[in-house]
Amino acid sequence: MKPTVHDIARSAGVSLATVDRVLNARPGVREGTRVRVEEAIAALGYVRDVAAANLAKSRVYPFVFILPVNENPFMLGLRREVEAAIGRSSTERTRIEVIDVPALESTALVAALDKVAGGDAAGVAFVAVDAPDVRDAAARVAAAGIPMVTLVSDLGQSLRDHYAGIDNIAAGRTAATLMGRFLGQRQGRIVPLAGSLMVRDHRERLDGFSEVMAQNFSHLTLLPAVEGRDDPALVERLIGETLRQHPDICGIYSLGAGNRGLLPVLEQRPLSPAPVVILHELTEASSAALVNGTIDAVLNQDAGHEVRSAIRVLKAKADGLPVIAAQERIRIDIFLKDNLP
Amino acid sequence: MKPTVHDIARSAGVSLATVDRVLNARPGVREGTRVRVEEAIAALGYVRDVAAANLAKSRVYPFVFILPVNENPFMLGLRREVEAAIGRSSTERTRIEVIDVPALESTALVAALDKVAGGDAAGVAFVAVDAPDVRDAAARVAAAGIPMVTLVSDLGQSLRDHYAGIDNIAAGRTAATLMGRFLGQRQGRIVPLAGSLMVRDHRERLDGFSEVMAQNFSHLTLLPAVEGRDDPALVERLIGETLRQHPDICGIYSLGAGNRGLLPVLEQRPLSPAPVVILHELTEASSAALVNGTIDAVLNQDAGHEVRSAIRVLKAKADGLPVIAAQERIRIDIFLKDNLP
DNA sequence: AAAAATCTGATTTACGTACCTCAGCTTTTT
DNA sequence: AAAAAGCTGAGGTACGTAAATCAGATTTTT
Repeated sequence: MKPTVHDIARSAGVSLATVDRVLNARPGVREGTRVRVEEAIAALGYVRDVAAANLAKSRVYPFVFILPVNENPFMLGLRREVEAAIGRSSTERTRIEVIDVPALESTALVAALDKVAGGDAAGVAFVAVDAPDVRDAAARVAAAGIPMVTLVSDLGQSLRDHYAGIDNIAAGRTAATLMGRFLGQRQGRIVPLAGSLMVRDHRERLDGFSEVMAQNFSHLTLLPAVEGRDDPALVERLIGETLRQHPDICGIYSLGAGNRGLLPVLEQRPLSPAPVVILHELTEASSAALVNGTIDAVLNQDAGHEVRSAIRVLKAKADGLPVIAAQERIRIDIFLKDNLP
Repeated sequence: MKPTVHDIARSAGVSLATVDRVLNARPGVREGTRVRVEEAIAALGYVRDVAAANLAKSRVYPFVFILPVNENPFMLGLRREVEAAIGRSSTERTRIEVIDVPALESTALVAALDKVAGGDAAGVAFVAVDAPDVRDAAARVAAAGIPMVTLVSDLGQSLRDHYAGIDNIAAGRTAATLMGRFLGQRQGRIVPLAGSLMVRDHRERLDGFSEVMAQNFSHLTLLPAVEGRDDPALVERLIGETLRQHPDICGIYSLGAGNRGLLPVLEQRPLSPAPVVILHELTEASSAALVNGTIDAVLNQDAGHEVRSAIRVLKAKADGLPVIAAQERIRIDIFLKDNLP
């Protein structure tokens, strides 16, 4: 039978009230008594019944999600998943507030973080912009004792409690290996298509990609990254130009959210021989392109997993509980036309 | 504010006891009253607070896991994950009993299922052997109203409530596409290495693999599967023979648990040119082989996810609650040397 | 040594649900 | 019309924890 507070009280020879004071770090317990109670807790292997405690406290976890306003499919999907989590609020005892901030911009994000730091949130999740002022704001949130996880894009270590996103360097390396292996003996140029290299996740993907390309596939030439700002029209123009300029392009790695600009170009003016194309983010469009052979592989991160993981981790941190690390690792999903969900 | 039983009682103009009778399908409520209460429940959007209910019931979920006795790394890992779940029993309100049965054999499994059908378990998870007598036993478990999920290897649809495992046909197809793409222009023979084609998951992987090979890579010749019974010594002998017999082997797909026999052969007598090797199951050995280049890709299913998912689903079924389908989909993990965990 | 401050114990209520008993009512059966 | 059966309400206790109040004990300060 699981020990309860009553067992501890009996075992330590104190009253329930004293056990409660020790457990919840309330004042009014002499040092010696506190030690006795703590020993009893350790000896009996007591663990608080979180469900009962939450019931007694009528606890809800007030969480804040700070999301960039961004109409690309991935961010829209992320937002949808946060909304789905809001829909589960009553059963999960959460109250989730969403703060919208302009994308790729730090001042609004800093303001939002400072609002959180001054508020009563039990935790905050945000898509980080990796800038010094954001790091400072994060430090203030941490100083306020509010658990904090970064979502999708990370912030230089140690400030946040957890990162709910993929390892983007590994993703870039994986894309490079797939690209190189799929190309086999073929020679030519590879063009990476990014949104903006100011964003940490894009930069890391490109770094990983470039590194493996240089190291293992030096017969292929890596062009400088095309920065399409995730803007379909701009991407379409830039990629069109690049393809005209370099007729020997044999590989395209779209590491951002520029697929809506890229896919039409590939479908309307197919190159021959077809280049190997590897994309990030599984959407209806990229899924269809996989099936019809326009593209060769899609790397993906599951926004639903990220949101659910962020909430689980925030809850655990708020309660001072450990997390199952393996469960919270966000994996890089690799999709070929054969293993689409 | 979330509505409670008190709100329903007030709204329906009945007492708490009657609400309780309706909610828990206890007798003693007139049809008309029952309808009134149900309407109030629907109108207020009441959902039972599972945590409070479990507290009141002092509920524990008695689950049974039926696991094959099998010393291969994947099954050992699966067992470890079940034990980890047992370690979390007190916080998760579960009581997990493990029943060991001989691998690949149905009579003991049938006996175990019948024991479950006659017992008081709130759910059962088992690694299915796809045989008629197992299906019959599963039907008896279902008839006893006990939620049931298959783990790792499935049983012909409709009998179980859920399957916590990967789509093995898709896994085979994925392996084939990777193999074909990695080989590029190379010609030669491909040898599949299975444990036993009597097991549904192995059979399905081979089916998916063969199909894509025939369809998209007809310049490659697929040899009949070597059945190594997941026995290292046997695998080593059979694979050695096959490689000697066919010097033009350019691809190996190990779809079972025969890696402990296969890897030593590849490492001690490297072929030249090196064949493309794709394995199932990420272990220390396969991970090391990926890093040193002996093999090219590993397909994996995460045993921890499968066990946790099985428990979540069993709990939900026991409580008559919906599951988040996307959360419970077990994904095929593809590992290259670049995205190892 | 008295007063004040601090510590501790006992007890109670609450959270939302389950489940039990008992009394009183209504309907059905004889 | 009386007896039996079925339905409903009222009220209680319980689950494990939180949190509050109050009284009594101990220590510290004056």
